[in-house]
Amino acid sequence: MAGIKDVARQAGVSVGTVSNVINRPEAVLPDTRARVLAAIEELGYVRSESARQLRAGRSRIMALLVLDMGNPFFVDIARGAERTAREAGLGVMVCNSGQSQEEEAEYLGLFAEQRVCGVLVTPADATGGNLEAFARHRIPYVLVDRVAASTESCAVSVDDVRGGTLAVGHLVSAGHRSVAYVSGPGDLHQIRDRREGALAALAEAGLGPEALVEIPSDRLDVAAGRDAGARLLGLVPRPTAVFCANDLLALGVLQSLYAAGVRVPQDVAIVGYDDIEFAAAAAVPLTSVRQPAVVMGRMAAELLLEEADDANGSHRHRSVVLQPELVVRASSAAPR
Amino acid sequence: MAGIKDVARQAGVSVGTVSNVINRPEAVLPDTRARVLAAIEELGYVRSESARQLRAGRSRIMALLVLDMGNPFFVDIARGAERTAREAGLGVMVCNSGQSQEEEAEYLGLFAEQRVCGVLVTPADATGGNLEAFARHRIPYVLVDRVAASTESCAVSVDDVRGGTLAVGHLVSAGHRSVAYVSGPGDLHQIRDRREGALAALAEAGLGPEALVEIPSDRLDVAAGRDAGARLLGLVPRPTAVFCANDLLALGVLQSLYAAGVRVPQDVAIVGYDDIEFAAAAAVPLTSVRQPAVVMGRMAAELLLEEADDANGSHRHRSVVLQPELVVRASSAAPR
DNA sequence: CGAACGGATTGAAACAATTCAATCCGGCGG
DNA sequence: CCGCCGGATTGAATTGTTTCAATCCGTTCG
Repeated sequence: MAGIKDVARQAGVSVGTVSNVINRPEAVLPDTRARVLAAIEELGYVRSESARQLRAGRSRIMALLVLDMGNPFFVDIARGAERTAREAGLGVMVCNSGQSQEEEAEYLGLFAEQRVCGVLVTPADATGGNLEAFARHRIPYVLVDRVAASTESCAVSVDDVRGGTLAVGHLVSAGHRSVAYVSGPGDLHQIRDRREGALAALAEAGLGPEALVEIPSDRLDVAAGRDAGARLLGLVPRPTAVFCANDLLALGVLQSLYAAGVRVPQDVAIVGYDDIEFAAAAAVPLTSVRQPAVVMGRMAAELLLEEADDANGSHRHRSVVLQPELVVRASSAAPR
Repeated sequence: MAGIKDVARQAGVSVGTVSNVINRPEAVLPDTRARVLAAIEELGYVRSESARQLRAGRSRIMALLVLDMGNPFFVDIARGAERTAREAGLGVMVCNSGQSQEEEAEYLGLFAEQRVCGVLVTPADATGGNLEAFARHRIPYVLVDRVAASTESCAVSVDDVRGGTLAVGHLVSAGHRSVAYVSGPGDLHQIRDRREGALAALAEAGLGPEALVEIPSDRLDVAAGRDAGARLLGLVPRPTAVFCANDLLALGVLQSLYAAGVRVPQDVAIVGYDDIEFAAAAAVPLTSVRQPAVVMGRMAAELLLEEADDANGSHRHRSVVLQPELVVRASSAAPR
């Protein structure tokens, strides 16, 4: 494959001039430039990103490590991040940790080797042990959908306590007195905050924590939701409402209930979380807590760029907290 | 940041030995190895992927360029490809062309600069002009969800003509005599093949092409489906069934009809394509043509690896065609 | 007329790894 | 005792780019 030297020889100039034609064309005389461009075209020259990376010390790629791209919520985050990254001339490498700390650690190692210019990450656990280790590499990172545990990094999150309160407050005010909470892995901050918000809403209505029946789940997809739905059906007495930690779970629960002939919302009301596009198209359109996912991706990428481009050390870590919004649809209503 | 030389100095060995410790540990005496590993740990050394890439001539990243990650169908393809790639110790860089040829060209250029070891691509157009240009770089690529136009590359596809026939054959045999086809960009092969299959199914039932009413759409997402649904409502006479080029469109159409009080399937039957996870969870569970997306991703990655690892030129390009499968649910039924 | 200037171009250093021919060294056979 | 063998280690070459001090050359100013 032709290199810059071949181009230089072909055009009868030095390698420095070829480099200038590519990177600062205005600094080269028009006819020299034309000669070089002709040589580039003729030889089919493509500059090697690895060589320039080597020189620059870092790549022009931003990493995005999310829990699961099967969840449209994360796809939206990716969209937002990608847009910002491209505006800055950067590529985005999207990876799934699948909520596994081992995968997460492996990917973070990969990112360090790649000398990515930064990482946007939704940590797979609350403690963030992997990130603590990662911080040694001096590669900037921004927490996404998670509040910063320390002042070591920027973070963009949505107020999950408020989201939980919105969801369960809505159910309580519709008359429900016993609410199931289909949660996810307990080490996920989001899950805990939403529970806390739910409990706060119950407390406000004079209900104790026993009014929230937790149905744990180790994953956060539709299949896990179906499982949870089956378990919900076995509960006696059965709660009249379900708050799901995300929409995928909610859709799974909905399918389960539907299959068992339990009517939604007449028999059981459901509220999801994220307001993914498919929530509105569900069997019974899903009431959900909308998160500004695209904005979150954008902001996270912007914070990362600010930190990465910060030459004079003036960057101060910031935590941005966005507000969720309740979207009421058919799946939630008063109990019988 | 510490380099291999720093490690060598710290451990009192040469750089060659450090390299051996990392890449061929068995070729180094245990105590030397231990000393080097200690130095690596102490200095927090992380090897530079760009430097090794530069030497190796190509990166250990496989690119995947799809139309839209917002479509769960492509997410499944990505899952399959990712699994295979990781088994081979490769990373995957997932990108969206958004059906735009400009974006596609831009990304292909990026991949060439990155010297990726190969590209899995769902071309944004039928002619594949971008790929023709890309072939100059001698970077292997595999067409995904598309038959090979030439013998220049491998390809993995699903028999879309058969898929169209399955879908419309099902509708016709249920008694429908006029079917709308909510299509997508006309330069997409998949769209054309599905139409062809649809026409074949109609012909088999003695119906001419006028029985297929095309409702074109320039995108393939839920919003476009809602638009198409609105246009469908305006047709007189209104077809009694709709075949949608993918499930996102079908969900959009479903929402539109639902909002207008048109009952599915009593007034209008709907058949989608892809059988994404959300199709089963829709307002009216969607009849759809299932594509083996994960398998397609896996096979495409395998073909790519075979071509990329082929040192002695023994690789022969292959086209794999997988079979779709009709999944009947509530959204399709006999007309009134 | 010489010096200073400025724009275009050059060429070598630096980046961080891998690789391989050369070297070193201890043990063994002749 | 010498030479050879083989495994461990070394150190220099190589990869393709960017950058920057140095050079070159034509112009203008004093």
